[in-house]
Amino acid sequence: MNAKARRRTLAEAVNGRGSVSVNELAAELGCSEMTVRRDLDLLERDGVVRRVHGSAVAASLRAHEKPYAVRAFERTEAKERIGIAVAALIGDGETIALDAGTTTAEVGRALRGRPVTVMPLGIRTLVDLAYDDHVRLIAPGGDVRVGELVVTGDLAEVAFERLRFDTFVLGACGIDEGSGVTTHVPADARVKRAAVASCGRTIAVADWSKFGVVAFGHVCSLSAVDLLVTDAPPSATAQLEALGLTVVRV
Amino acid sequence: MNAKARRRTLAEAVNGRGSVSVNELAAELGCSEMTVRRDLDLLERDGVVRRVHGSAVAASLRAHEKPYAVRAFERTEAKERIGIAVAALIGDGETIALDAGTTTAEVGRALRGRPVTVMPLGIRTLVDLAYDDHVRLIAPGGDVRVGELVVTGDLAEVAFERLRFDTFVLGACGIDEGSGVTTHVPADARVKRAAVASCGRTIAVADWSKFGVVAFGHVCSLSAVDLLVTDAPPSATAQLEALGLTVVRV
DNA sequence: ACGTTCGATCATAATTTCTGTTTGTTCGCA
DNA sequence: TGCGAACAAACAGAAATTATGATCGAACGT
Repeated sequence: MNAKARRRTLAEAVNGRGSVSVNELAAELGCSEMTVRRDLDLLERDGVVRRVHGSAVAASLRAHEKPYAVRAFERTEAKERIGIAVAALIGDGETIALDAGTTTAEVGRALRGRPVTVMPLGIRTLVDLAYDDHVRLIAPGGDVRVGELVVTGDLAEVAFERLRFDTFVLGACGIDEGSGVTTHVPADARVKRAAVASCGRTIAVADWSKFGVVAFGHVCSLSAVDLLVTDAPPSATAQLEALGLTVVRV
Repeated sequence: MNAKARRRTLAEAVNGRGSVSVNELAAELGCSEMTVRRDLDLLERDGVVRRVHGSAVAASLRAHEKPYAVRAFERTEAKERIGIAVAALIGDGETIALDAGTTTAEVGRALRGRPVTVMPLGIRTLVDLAYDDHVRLIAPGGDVRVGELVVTGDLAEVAFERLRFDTFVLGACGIDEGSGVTTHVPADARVKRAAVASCGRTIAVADWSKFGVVAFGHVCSLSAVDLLVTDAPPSATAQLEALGLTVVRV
């Protein structure tokens, strides 16, 4: 399990400092340069860093959205708690549309073994739940965006025309008092908007790091959200609650 | 790699003889009973065998459709050849609907790296192609049938209303002169029929073992198929060719 | 109630994955 | 074009993972 920890340290060093040389990394981690190179190759394949001759640079220097593999390592504990809390809010027999993303993936995990109907917008969660005997799974149609493995487009919206889910679990790239819920990719925003409009209630999930962030694509205003589940402290959620939003803190 | 071989032998012994006791299997395979039990547990989880106290019985004694894990080990070499042949029939830039099944899964594998648009009806192939940079992937909507991981239902048919694929690669449980193309699950037959009707051309794939088989659900007559790719010998395909079906032998 | 089968646990064995060294090649810079 | 650093491939030893068989108390079926 040391290899994983090392790669994580490595990713943090590179993305934290922007650019670090291979021999520098090897010295810091106390391993050979060959190992660093191999690790960097792996991380590059996952889009976490970028290689240049002699060193590695952060992949997300100016990127709007960090790659999934990067986000999957961030704030994992908070996301897990949020996932469990959302699952607790969902009753047996409910039908649920589950947004794509690292936080909603935790919701999917927490729903395993529950007698519910789930349509995940992310392929990863679809596969996660595929072998579960209790969950009734519905696949969403649509274009699969590589990397994220999220479905978008016309076909994805059709599902929300045809099916009326009880609950939509909405993931967000940004939650802001003024701009409401936003996401990096406008095409995703379209699908999310269709979901919010079609589903009975919308539960938004967002860890604290999303607060005050305004991303490119606007999804909906906060008034369209019925419930926000987050790990943010009272001081951060007070403003939102003042706007009438119900907040569940984990 | 010995463990896999042993499990395969074990599966063949059980499914071949219908029922074998644990100690008998342990003696035959030259390993401990504990190992046999563990193997049987794994095979049972995959639906290959069924456990009873003291022995294992074939899971598919009277089952209409063998589980995916069983079929995946059968006639693999023929399926692979068929997959490559079908991929060769498909031009760059084409849009393809890809049926679920073990044979069509090979077609998907053979399409990796090709600049084509693919919508696989099976989740396994969807995931197989998910990390391919060249293939443009479209996910089909619909209910996910556990075990097979194939999508069915209304939503799956919607995709064929909205999108016009150049080619449908049709997998079959049975190919028969009189009954045409048949499949075990009627719900699947509905989707396949919608696909045949919507796509520009239909390429059917079927290894020799499917010949003369008539399954429960009727998909279409042979006249609806433009091309049949198979490993069957000329003697087996002569009748079909006499009916006007174009056959590609691999 | 009896003998058999089972599943959990553990120590050992087999296998896979990981890692550092070596070697020769490629790359970037002057 | 030539130099030094960075690189990739190959290999061998190390580390981690997985598979295996033995043992024992519990569960099972007759």
